[in-house]
Amino acid sequence: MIDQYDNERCDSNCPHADAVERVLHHMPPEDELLDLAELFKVFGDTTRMKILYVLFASELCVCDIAEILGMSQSAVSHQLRIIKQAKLIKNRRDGKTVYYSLADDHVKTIIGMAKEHLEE
Amino acid sequence: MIDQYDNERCDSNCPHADAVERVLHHMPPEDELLDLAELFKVFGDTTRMKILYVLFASELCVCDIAEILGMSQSAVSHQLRIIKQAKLIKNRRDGKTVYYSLADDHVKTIIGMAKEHLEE
DNA sequence: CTTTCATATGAGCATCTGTTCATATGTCCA
DNA sequence: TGGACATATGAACAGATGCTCATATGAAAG
Repeated sequence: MIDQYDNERCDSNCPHADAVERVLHHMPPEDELLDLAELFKVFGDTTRMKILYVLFASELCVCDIAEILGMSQSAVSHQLRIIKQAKLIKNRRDGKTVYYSLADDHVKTIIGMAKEHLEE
Repeated sequence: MIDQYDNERCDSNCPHADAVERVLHHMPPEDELLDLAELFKVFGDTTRMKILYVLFASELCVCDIAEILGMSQSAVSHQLRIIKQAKLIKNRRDGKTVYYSLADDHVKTIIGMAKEHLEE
C-alpha cells in the first residue's frame, strides 16, 4: 500500500521487502476478510455464545432462552436477530411461539476448534 | 435462573419447562463460555483478521505488517499484543527487530471452518 | 555514553455495541 | 372484534473498542 506511513516505518530498505511483496500478492480480497471478521464477531459475545450453546441441546423458543440465561426477552430477541443474520440459526413459527435452532453443524465445529485451542 | 424477569417471560407454565430444566443442567461453566467468546473476539476484527492472514504466508516483523496493511506501527503493535495474549501468535526478537508468527495450526483450522460456513 | 532505529505502551477520543424501555407486530381465542 | 400473549424492533444510553499521538523501552553501532 502507499506511503502514508513512511515516517513510521522502518527504513525504506526494510529488511524484508521480498516477504512484503510476496504476502501483498497473496492476500484474499478485502470483503472476504470483512465477512470473516463479521462472522467471528457473532461468536465474540458472551450472550450470543450462551445462546448458541443452549441450542446445542435442543430447539427452544425465545422465552425459554430468556429464562435459561436470566435475561430479558428483548435482549435475547435482539441477539437472536444478529445470530440469524449470520445464518448460524434458523427459526420456525408455531402459533404465537417462535422456535430457534442451529442452522447446521458448522457452529459446533467452529466452537469445538476454539475449545481445543483453549485446552492447551 | 431466578425470577428477575418474571414479568417479561411467557406464563409460569412455560410450555417447555422440561427443556429449560434439561438445558440448565447441561450448561458448561460460565468462565468457559467467557473464554470462548473472548477468543472469538480476537478473530472478530478486520485488522486482526488481516494480521493473522498475512502470517499464514510467513513470519514477519512489525514494520512489515504495518506496511502490508497500510497502517501505523502503533496500531499494528497494539493489535499484535491482543492476538498474542490469546496465544494465537508468538514472537522472537532478533536484535532490534521482533518477528511474529502463528503459534500453531488452530488459527488456520478455525478460520478454515468459518470460511466453509461463508461459502454456502 | 549517546544516537538511532524497531517496537511497546499509556492517554485521549470517536465510534461501535449491548442492554433497557416503550411500543409495534402477529397469532390465538372468546 | 377485542383481549391476551409471544416475539420483534426503534430510540437512547452506558460501556467497550480501535485508532492516533506522544513517549517509553530495548538493542545495536559509533
